[in-house]
Amino acid sequence: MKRNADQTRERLLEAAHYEIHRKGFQAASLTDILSRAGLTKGAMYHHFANKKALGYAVVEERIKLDMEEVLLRPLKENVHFIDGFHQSLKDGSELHGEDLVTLGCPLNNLAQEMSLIDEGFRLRLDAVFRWWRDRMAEGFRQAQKRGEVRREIDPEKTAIFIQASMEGCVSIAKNAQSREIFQNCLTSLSDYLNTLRAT
Amino acid sequence: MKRNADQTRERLLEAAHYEIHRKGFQAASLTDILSRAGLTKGAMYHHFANKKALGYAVVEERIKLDMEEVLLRPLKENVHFIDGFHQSLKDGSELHGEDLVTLGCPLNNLAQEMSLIDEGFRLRLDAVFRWWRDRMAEGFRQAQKRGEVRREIDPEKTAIFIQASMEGCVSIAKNAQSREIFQNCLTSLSDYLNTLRAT
Amino acid sequence: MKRNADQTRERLLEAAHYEIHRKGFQAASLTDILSRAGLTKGAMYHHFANKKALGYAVVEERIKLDMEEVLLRPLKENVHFIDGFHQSLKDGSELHGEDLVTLGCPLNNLAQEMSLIDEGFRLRLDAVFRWWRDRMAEGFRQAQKRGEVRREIDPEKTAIFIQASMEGCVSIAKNAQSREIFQNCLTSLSDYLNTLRAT
Amino acid sequence: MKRNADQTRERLLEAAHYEIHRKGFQAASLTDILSRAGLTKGAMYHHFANKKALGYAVVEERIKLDMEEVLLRPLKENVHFIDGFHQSLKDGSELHGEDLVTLGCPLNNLAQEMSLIDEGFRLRLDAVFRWWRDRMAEGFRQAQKRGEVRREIDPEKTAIFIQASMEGCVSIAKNAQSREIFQNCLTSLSDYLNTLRAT
DNA sequence: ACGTACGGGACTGCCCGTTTAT
DNA sequence: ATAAACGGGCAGTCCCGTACGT
Repeated sequence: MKRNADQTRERLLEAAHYEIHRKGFQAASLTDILSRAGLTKGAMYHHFANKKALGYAVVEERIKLDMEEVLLRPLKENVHFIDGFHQSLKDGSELHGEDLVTLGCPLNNLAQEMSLIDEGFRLRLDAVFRWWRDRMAEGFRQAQKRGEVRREIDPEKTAIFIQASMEGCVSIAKNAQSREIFQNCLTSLSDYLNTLRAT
Repeated sequence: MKRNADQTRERLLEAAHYEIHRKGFQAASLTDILSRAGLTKGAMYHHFANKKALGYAVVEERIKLDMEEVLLRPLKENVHFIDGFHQSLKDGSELHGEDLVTLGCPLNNLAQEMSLIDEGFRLRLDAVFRWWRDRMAEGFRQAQKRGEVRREIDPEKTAIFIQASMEGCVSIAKNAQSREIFQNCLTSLSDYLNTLRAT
Repeated sequence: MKRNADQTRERLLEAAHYEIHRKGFQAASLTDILSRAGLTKGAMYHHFANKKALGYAVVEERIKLDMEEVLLRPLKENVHFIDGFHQSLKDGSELHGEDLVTLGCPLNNLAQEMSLIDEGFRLRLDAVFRWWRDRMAEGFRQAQKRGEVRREIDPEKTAIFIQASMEGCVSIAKNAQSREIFQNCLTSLSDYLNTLRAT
Repeated sequence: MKRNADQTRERLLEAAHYEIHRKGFQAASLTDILSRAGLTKGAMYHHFANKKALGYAVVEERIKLDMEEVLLRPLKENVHFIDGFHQSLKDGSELHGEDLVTLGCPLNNLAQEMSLIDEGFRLRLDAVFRWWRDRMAEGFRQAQKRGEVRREIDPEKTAIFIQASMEGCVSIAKNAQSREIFQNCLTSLSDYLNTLRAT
């Protein structure tokens, strides 16, 4: 048996991410996470101070990367910003739609469950939300400069609203466990995006 | 004493609602709920089969009523639908904004936490969501007939999107614990609503 | 299932006594004690604050009684004190000899293991030792008055020495796991006792 | 560097002896022993197979030597056996009395704690006990030949009883944490020894 | 209709001994 | 010989639910 510390850590994060995404942080038992990772308490205790520290690491090292992947497209500069956004939504829906509808968004799930109970989670999750909003707002600003998006819209406010709508769509669809509702919600979101185009 | 029994039940629901709203269903301990209600286990298990049954009752008898209150305005017929909606958002923000930002939406909080874990919660919460969407969609249909809203929009899809956006705004604001973000998000939502007006 | 609190407590003490006598306090796991008692953590936690409190109770409510039983004989007044003592040693050896040799004396075992580590154990165990010594010294004093025992011996010192010898015999025999050594040691002790007779 | 390796081993034994004497074998943690020795796990596992092997070595290479030191006097042949014994008790009490009362006898402590749980300890400890008894019995035999001790006493049985009494005195005194009790017990033991003198 | 003592169960955190890589 | 990494087991905690009184 090879003892690779980094690999062990990764396996822990992976298993924790999996269980937390499905059951939430509180309902995800260490026992389940550990048995999924094929490890024991000793390994876990060596790499993380406690369950919360493991949860924090999942946010910072896994969920954040998940979000980055999803959000690359609309920022490509050689394509019209709004078109890129449409494509990004379509891609996201096709690639991750199944999980999003059945399990919800890892980021938002955790935020809803934990941000009121634990400030450590709230801050880390908020950092990801803010990073995402800032990237989006910057995209809008660039697009305004290129004349692709209407000048009068406020990039920050618009970014917030889009973020809220996206998370909202996933939330509502997840609770309904309905792919149809998810698609309908995204369609309306696309309609909204079109209202932002420069005329 | 029939009256006393009913009162006891109400106090239980009230206390449970309070604790669940603040800590989530799982983290809300029966002990805390009971001590808040000034009652003991015996009373609780006389009125409810178990903790989950109490939670279900909170959804059906409290949270649903909360939502009804909030959503009366846009359905008043003597006022333009979109204007009514704007006013409703403004009123809701002023009346419940503080709690929405600090604690989040009771309905959405529970949905995020419990719908994946417990089907009983999911169905009851989804019923409230659907009821809300249906009222909204019906409002749009009526408004279309009155010529207040553009004919080409789909009432159901639009209702879904608005619902998603509203919940999303609360979610994002809650995680940021920022009233400013909440207001900015609502502003953008209002802007969106205006794009639905018949020209 | 009858829930009898006192009975539950007794079962806990019984099982704890059994396990502690065999493995010592530290090596006796709560899990084993509980499974032997046919109970779970909840029952234990309800009756005792923690493992130590259970151990204390075993000392005060079980081991002390064990000792009392063993030490009745030499105090009967209608028989010569030294003769009674001989008989008591013989009886004790016959009744409890097996366990004493294989498992040792519950009182002394615990004293050796715990008195240095935990003051709470030391004080409770010392109380039993003192109680035992005082009874014995008193017996000697009475016997002196009756002219059965030599006047010049010091009752307290003699009691200490006899107590030490008895515990020592059990200790040595236990470590050798030898009934023969136990008997030989008791024989010498009897010889010593005879040197105390009034001439 | 052969010398260094030996030194390391000695430091390990020394530190282990110290910790085990104070806390018992089970409660003595390797971590504490190692930090006291100024060494690390690796060093320990280079010299000993595991914690138990270290404990065994402490018995065989340290505790046994401790006992030898204490028991030299009564075997000197140019002095009356009983007188030598008295002197030995007095010396032992003066030299090691403090530690004996506060910490107990290393040999007996370990025996009480471990002999029931681990046969390896029991055998090694018993070997020391037997060696000690055999030397004492031999001393009695020689003394009988020299006419210093009564002919009718059984050297083996008497050795057992004295051993038991000595360990018993230390045990009782340790649990009482009382030097006075220790002295009183030894005084009675001395009285007993005098009954063995040849008349 | 409600209070209270009691009991079952699950989970985290902790510590310790040990092994592997270096 | 070191130190990082790992396996395992146990105590303590907390919470839900039940059984009785009253």
